[in-house]
Amino acid sequence: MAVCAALDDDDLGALEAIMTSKKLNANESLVEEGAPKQRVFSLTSGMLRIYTLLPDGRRQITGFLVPGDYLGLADDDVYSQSAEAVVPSVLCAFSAREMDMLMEKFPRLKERLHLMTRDALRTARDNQLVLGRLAPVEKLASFLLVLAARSEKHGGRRDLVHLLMNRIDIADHLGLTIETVSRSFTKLKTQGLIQLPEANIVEILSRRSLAAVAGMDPDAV
Amino acid sequence: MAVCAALDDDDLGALEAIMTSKKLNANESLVEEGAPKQRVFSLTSGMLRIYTLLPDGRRQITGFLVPGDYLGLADDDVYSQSAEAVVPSVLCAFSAREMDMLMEKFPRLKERLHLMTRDALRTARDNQLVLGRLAPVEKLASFLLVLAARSEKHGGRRDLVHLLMNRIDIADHLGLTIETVSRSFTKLKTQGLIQLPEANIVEILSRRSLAAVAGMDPDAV
DNA sequence: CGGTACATTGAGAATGCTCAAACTGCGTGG
DNA sequence: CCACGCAGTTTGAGCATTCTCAATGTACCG
Repeated sequence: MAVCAALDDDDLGALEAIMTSKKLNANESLVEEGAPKQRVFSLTSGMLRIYTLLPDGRRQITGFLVPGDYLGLADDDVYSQSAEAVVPSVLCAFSAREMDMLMEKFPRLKERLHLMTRDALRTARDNQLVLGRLAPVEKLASFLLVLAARSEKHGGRRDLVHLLMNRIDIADHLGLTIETVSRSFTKLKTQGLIQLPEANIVEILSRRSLAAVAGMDPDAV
Repeated sequence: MAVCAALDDDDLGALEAIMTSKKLNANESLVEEGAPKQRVFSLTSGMLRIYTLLPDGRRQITGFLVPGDYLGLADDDVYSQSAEAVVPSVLCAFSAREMDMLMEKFPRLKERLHLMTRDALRTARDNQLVLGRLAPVEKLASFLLVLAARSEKHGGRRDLVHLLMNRIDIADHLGLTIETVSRSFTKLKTQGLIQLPEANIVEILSRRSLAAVAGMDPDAV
C-alpha cells in the first residue's frame, strides 16, 4: 500500500523522507482559515470536511476530502478555509516549504499537484451549479451520485454509499437545512430510487433515474 | 500597453509570437463545454461569462472574466464550461499545444498560470459560500463588492460600478430570478447603501454597511 | 434502563418564485 | 419630430416551496 496515498510513485522515497504521520479524532480540527500555511496534507484514511464560516455562524462546507485527496492546493501562504475530521482520520503531513522544494526537484510531483488543482477547480464549479440551480431533491440526488462514483473509484460498490458525514454536514454542503435534507431522502425513498437500510447507508436502486432527478443527462452517468 | 494583458513581462516576446487576436460581438459564443481544448485565451478588453447549462435550460454562470483574466485554467483536454462575450470583447488567442510548450520553456509563465488557477479555485469556493448560505440581498451586496474591488484594481473608482451584464446574467450567477435581483437592488437603494442613477450604474454609498449586509466582517473589506 | 445524539415528521410562517402588468430608455420609421 | 415598438427592468399579487420551531422516533452507550 502506498502509505501516502496517490502521490507520484517515483517520488515516494523523497516524499516519505520529509513526511510525518498525523492522526485525528472525529471532529478534531486540522487547520483554520487565515492561519499561515505551514503544512500541507495528504489524506490516507477517513474523511475531512473543508468549510468556511460567516461571522454569524452560518457554514458552507465546500467539499469533503477522501483518501488520496490533498489539502492545501488552493492556498498560497495562508489557508483559505478550515478543515476538520468527519471521522477518525490518518494523514501524511509535509512542511509546506519542504514540499515546495520537492516540487522543484520532481517535476512530475509538481505536475501531479497542478492536475489535482485543476480537478478541484472543476469540482468547485460543478458545486456552484448544484448550489445555484438545483432544487433540494436534485441537490441530494447529485450528491449521492458523486459519493457513489467515489465509492466505485475506491473499489467499493457503485450502488452502495456509506455516509460518513451526518445530516448537518450534508445540509451545510448543499445549502439546505437538515430537515429539508431529511425530507429529500424520504422523497427519493418514496420514489423508489434509493433505500435507506440505516440512516447513513444508501442503496441506489436506479442510477439512471437518480441522474435524471439530479437534472443531468442520464447518459452522462 | 501590454497587448496581452497581465502575462509575464519576460515572456511577452515569445507569447506574442504565437498569439493571434480575436474579437467578439456581444453575446457571441467563444467556446462550448465538451469541445476539445484547442485554444486558450487571455481577455484584453470587454467581459466574458463562463457558464454551464442543464439539459432543461437552467443556467449557472460560474463567473465573469475581466481584462487580464485567462480562459482555460481549469481544463485539461476539453473545455469544462462554455464562454460567451457579455459585451464586445477583444482577446489574445493561443494554441493550447504551443502554450504548453511555452510553459515548459518559461517556468515563470507556468508559475503565473498556476497562481491564477489557485486564485480561481479560491474564488469558486467563495462563490459556493455565496450561493449556499447567503440570502438574496446578501448575495447581491457581495456581488457588488466584488465588482467594486475589480473596478478599483483596474484603476476605476471603487465606489462606482458599471454593470456590463444584465439582470438575467446576475440572476444566473447568484442563483436567483431576475425579479428577485431587481427587488434586491431596490432594497439596497431603500436602505441607502447604493444609488442607481441608471439601471446598470451602481454607486456605492456605504462600503462598510454593504459588507455587513453581505454577511461579512466589515473590517475585512 | 435512562440518556444522549441524531434523524424524521408535522404544522405554520416566511421567503423566493411565477405570472402579469407597468415602466424606462432607445432606436426606427412614419 | 413624434409615435411606436422593442428589450430590459421594475413592481405587484398570489402561490409554492423551504425554513423555523416543535415534537416524535431511533440507535447507541454508559
